[in-house]
Amino acid sequence: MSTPDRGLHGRVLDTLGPEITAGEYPPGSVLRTDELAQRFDVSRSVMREAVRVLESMQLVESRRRVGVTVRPRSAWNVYDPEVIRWRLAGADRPRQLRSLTVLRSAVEPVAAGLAAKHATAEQCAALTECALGMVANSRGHQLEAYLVHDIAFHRVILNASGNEMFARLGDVVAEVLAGRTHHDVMFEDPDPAAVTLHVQVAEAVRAGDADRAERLTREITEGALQELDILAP
Amino acid sequence: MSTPDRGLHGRVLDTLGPEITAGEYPPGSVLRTDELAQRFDVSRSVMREAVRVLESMQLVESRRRVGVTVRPRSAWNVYDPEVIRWRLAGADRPRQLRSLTVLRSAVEPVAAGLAAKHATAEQCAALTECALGMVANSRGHQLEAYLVHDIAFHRVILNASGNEMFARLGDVVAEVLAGRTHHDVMFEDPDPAAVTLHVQVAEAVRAGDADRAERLTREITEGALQELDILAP
DNA sequence: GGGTCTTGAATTAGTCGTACCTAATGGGTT
DNA sequence: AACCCATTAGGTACGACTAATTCAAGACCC
Repeated sequence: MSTPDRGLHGRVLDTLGPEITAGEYPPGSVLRTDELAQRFDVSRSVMREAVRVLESMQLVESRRRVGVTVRPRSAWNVYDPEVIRWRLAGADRPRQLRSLTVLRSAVEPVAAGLAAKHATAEQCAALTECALGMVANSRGHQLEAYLVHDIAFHRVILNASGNEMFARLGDVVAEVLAGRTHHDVMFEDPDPAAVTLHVQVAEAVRAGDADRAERLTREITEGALQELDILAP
Repeated sequence: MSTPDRGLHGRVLDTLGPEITAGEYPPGSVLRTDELAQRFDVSRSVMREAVRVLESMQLVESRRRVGVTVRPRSAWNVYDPEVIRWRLAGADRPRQLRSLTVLRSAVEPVAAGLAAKHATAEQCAALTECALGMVANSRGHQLEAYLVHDIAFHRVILNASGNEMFARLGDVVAEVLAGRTHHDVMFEDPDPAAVTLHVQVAEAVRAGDADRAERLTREITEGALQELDILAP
């Protein structure tokens, strides 16, 4: 999807990464480079490159005479998009989804407030367009079209905040929203109240009303949190 | 500091990483693996491992027949602790410090609210202890001792929130706080109002008053933001 | 003549295999 | 208990080959 071909070492990571993040190797487990190279039928050089990447993600630690040991969750670079994708694809999905939704509830309201102050005319226009798209697809089980606009909406907000750390969470929010539509329950049309809130946020940002934009966005993310509690109390 | 010896490839990263994040190579610049290997006097294998790590941080992109091209800032994994350290150490420091402080202002209040609900007795005790330590060192230019307790305080809050994404920001907050004391202006004793707020947050968490803990922490982070505006408007 | 398409040579990263070095470990000796 | 040494697995280096992609020269069509 995001990185189609990173060479052989990427192919290795595509299976080894998810295995580790899924907890198949408990913390402290030791993997031998040679064995892994054999298992994936690649040279040691390629395997070493893969290990280096896992190491930079703090998933493993490589030590002489002992091997490649799996590190505890608490050490993982949980903000690495690759790690997030792996965890979302595996058994850790519910836990990960909850963590990310809580993160959203902290970040997005503040981002919306900043967006109200910093958004350009183009960004305001894009925001309104997204909100209208959401309205247009809010009825009649057009979930996919709705999702596209929903993702775009939140992405614009995060970008318009003018903060690079917020902007970088665009992909994360996209994953969470997509996950909610695709994997979790969302058979019905989206909550009309949520749709309205998005429209109002677009208005507030356009009007430069930071407080209002923040408050309204907080209502949106609160809704997302409550949704989680309903699914898994 | 954090990773003393990662081998030769780590040595290479220690100088190449900061160079890239400092913007010494503008986006689109091409680096050749062979030239880099020569420059750092390492084998191609080692240089390749280093490039793989930079690639996983989205700092560069490696393509055949073209070389290793530097990616635009917008692509960087700005949450990677390594990248954050590099940027804080270089010319990008002010920009990075501002981004991180804004991030703090979004995350910490919510984390404090959650901490009020989830903190264990040990965590409450640690929190109170930290707050007392801050009070004890708030006068008489004992900035270092104050800093230690300040960092510990915020770390406990983030951990006690029970959210792994928040917990992982402990190091970031520590860097920001340390930076404020060491590099930026902070000749005088800390603001008494801030000290009081920390004590009150500890109380609120202990009492399980989430709203109050969140509001008070928001005051703390607002203060940090205003501090930035005073330094660089 | 201007423009497009084809082809092939040059270039650079990708992969592999081997040989050797280094350090941490664990056991055996004094 | 202190020390030493063989073992082991990662660390580094090098050389050969592969494969993809760019770029330019030449053929071709309008």
